[in-house]
Amino acid sequence: MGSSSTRSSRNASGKLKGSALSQEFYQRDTIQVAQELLGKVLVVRDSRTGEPTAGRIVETEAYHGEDPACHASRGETPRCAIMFGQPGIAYVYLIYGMYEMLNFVTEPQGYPGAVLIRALEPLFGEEQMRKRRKLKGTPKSRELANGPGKLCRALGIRLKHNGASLQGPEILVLDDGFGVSRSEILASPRVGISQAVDAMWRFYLQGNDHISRVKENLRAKPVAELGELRYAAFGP
DNA sequence: ACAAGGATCCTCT
DNA sequence: GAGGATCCTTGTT
Repeated sequence: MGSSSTRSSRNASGKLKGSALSQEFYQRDTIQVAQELLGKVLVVRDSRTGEPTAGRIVETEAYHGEDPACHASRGETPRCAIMFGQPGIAYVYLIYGMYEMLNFVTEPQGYPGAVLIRALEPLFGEEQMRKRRKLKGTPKSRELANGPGKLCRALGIRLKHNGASLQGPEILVLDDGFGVSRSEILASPRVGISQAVDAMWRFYLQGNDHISRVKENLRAKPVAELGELRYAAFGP
């Protein structure tokens, strides 16, 4: 119980390795994918230099077509069109005029869904992340990517990444063998939304230092105690 | 063509 | 804990 915070997240060599998640991984129930993405490694290569930065995914949120908080719930628009297409693609949009949000498209083609990536534990390229974040003083590792806007800044994710593959070359999601058991995953309400505010569709690794610090943490429960977190959680 | 608002973050009190 | 930054997307004239 609660061992995830002390377990090493780095490969012994300090290099990035692992196998890319397949399109089939993403082509499933959004809530399932959101949970299983915890512990996976996100690598982004700089558009100009090719230099990689990477981090372990420690916090996600699920958004799907029957969910009023999902951009796609009121039909296809130019912004959210990518969510109706193939799974395994990045959906990137801008919020509050300043912050990019990175999502992974889920579900079979034609049914919209996406997982918002909310926090990362930096694994590679921390110095580059510090430069991009432009924070005062000497930010701690946990401050670099503990929020959805922050992690996009740290990794250099921009609107132009909308529609990019998650199997490279610019964006790559890896399974490096870091195991996450169901008992380590907490579920809570999602952050910053005004619809379906009670649905427990935010997921994070229990005890991890790199998650976002939000009031929703207080309402978190182990996923194992919640049973099926299906779309039925939310009525007509 | 325009107005309103948003799946956020930072700084300062 | 409050307020401002900042601009794209959307729905409406």
